[in-house]
Amino acid sequence: MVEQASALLAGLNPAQAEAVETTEGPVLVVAGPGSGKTRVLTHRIAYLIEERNVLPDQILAVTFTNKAAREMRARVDRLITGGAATGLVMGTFHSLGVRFLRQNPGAVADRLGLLPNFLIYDDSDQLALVKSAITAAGQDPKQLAPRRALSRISAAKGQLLTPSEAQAEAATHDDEVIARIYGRYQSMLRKANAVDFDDLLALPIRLFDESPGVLARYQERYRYILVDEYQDTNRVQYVLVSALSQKWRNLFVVGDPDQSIYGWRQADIRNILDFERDYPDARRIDLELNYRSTARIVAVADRVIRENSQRLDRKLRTENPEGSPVVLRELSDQNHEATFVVSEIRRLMRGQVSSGNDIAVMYRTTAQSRVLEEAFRTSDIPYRIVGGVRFYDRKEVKDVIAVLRLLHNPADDVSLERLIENHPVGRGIGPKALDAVRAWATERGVPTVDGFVALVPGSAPPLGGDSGPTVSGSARSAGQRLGAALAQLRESRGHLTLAALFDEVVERTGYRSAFDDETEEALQRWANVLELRADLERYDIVDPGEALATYLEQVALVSDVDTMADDGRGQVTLITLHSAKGLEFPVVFIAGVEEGLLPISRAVEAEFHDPLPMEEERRLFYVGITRAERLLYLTYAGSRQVYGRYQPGVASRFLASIPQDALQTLTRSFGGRPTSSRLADRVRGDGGGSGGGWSSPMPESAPPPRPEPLPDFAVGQRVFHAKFGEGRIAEVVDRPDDKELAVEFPRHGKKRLMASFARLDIIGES
DNA sequence: GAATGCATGGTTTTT
DNA sequence: CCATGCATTC
Repeated sequence: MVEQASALLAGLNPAQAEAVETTEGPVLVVAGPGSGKTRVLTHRIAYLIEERNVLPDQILAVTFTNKAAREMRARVDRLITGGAATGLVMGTFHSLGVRFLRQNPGAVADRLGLLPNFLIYDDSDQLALVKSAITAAGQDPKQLAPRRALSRISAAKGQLLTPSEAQAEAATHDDEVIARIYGRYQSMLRKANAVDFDDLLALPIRLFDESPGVLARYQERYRYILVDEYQDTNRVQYVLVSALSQKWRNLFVVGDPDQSIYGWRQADIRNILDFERDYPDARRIDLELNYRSTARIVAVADRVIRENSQRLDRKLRTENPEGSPVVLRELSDQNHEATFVVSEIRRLMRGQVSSGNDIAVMYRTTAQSRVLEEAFRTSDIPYRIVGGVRFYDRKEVKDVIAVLRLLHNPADDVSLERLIENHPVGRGIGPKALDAVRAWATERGVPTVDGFVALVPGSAPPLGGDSGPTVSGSARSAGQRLGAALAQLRESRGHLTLAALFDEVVERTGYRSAFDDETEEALQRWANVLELRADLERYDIVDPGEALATYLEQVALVSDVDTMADDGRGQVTLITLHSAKGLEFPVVFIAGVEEGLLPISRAVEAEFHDPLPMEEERRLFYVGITRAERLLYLTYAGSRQVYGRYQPGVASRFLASIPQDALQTLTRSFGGRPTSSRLADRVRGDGGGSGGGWSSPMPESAPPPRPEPLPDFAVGQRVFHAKFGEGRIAEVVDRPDDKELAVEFPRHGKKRLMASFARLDIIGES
């Protein structure tokens, strides 16, 4: 009897279908860029549910960003009959870690000493804490950079070392000092009832060790586990996944060693390279056929990555048309580079590229975004920046959130200090007064805030009968003012919506009045604060008892890519190469392809004793190249401002791997004397896209390449579009090399789309 | 204890 | 260049 092929396998190539159908046992999918791995993941989940009768809540899928999780869930929902896959657990490792901790409040309190209202400390909180830890350990924060200490601590946590284990393993005096600071840091963190990002991964493992019953429950439940971007997992994530999948062993990991770019975050490429050794019965499936990019782009990417020694030998393939050459352009400095990018984008948008959504500008360091943004701001092209300063990282926003955090978790001393330093209500309270109150509170085992509350006349002392901390004169009245404000806010917390609580906070802490002078700048900053209020309003629908907790968790875990909102105006995306992983755009610019930038100077310096950072830089370049579907531009500047000084720029060594015949080189100096014409260029000013005597970078006659073999679209089919959602094909018109479709979308009306560009998924007939 | 002015040094990438 | 941190002064 021939088994009826599932509709979920239709349109998949044999390797993709195999990855979907091999549901039992460990599977490693080595997926090259653009090889349809998201498709495989979503179809596999849908296949498990539809064809193997697996309940959605028996499936666990781990993604790299929350955005990827959201999109994947939406796609799975579309693929399965009868609506949403409720109960399907999908998220990042970190959000999963929180979930495990939240779901077991009893064991977490007993075994890990964390109360249910624990907070997640972000980067700057951690930095503040580690700084105190350095001082507390008798070191000087100026001698030992807190940043460095933090990254060493993070590395230790990433190997699941406790402070005492780190102490035992210390080989040098330096290691020993760090281990001591780590110990201080960790106990301060626990005292603040807070966790850091590393804890979100390490604490669940400790929880599982201490309470095997808890682990057994999860092992029993998650029969099928899928992990995306497996090449970027670290040791702790590996242990977590191994533990969870032990019972059923249906572990499905997808990754590409050539796209491993988080080595600095302890990502361990061996997790993927050694998978077959860890699971000898594993099936390995290679997805090598690229559907995303033109043959030229694929060839360039392949040549660039082949130079690395730390990789599996494989060759990228595509059946796509050749496409246009990759454009390489030298500009005289970073300003001209930015102007070139903007004017070239304007030119493209007058012609074949209809929307800024189809274009991304990528760069190595966030600092580069400033000049680029400036050029976009003075143009009429809409843009958005992913990365840089997050909304929640703005000072004004953090100041207000600090108060909310303190109300949620009174033990949060980092937020208390922030409140005292930045809000008017904290004026008059200096280090001496704070120390006195903290000592008083510590003695009684209560949070420091309670010490301030205890200063208020008439407040019931929490313990014993004393009259609160001994603080003198002016500091005493200031402390009383703070204590009274906090006591009142605590009262309000329970029965107000978050937006109303916000109003109360900015009023009682005097924060609002700090913006009373009506300078342009004060108004702008106050506008940012109000933006936070609008954000809080969205939580008015959440149960008031839960709203604050939910909000604070969301603030801690959202990344920039997650909030990469599309405002419908067709914005060009400005993004770091790291954040761009997993994304794709018809047109990609990579700016600053220079020595010292890409590869970054640190990798150049390390090269002599450690070649790995340089190989990671190359992979980063590879990731950038492979984001492009149709057009790729590479630019570098002959001179670039660094710390306010101009420094000569030299074309990146990575460019030497690109075959000349794949390139359209629009530069005089590349290959010869790289920077000789620098000064002359600057004086002449070759900012404009068509100025300066350069030939047109892209012939208008270039045929639009087809990124993917077109499915057989037919009138009546139900299709899914990333932006417009579900729709029905009303008309199909044959075009050379393409099809023009008229699709009826319930919410957006009828749209005419080119099949090659719209990337529609067929989700059913009629 | 707070405001002002000067020095210093920092940029890799992020959940 | 800029942000942060420290010393000086009030």
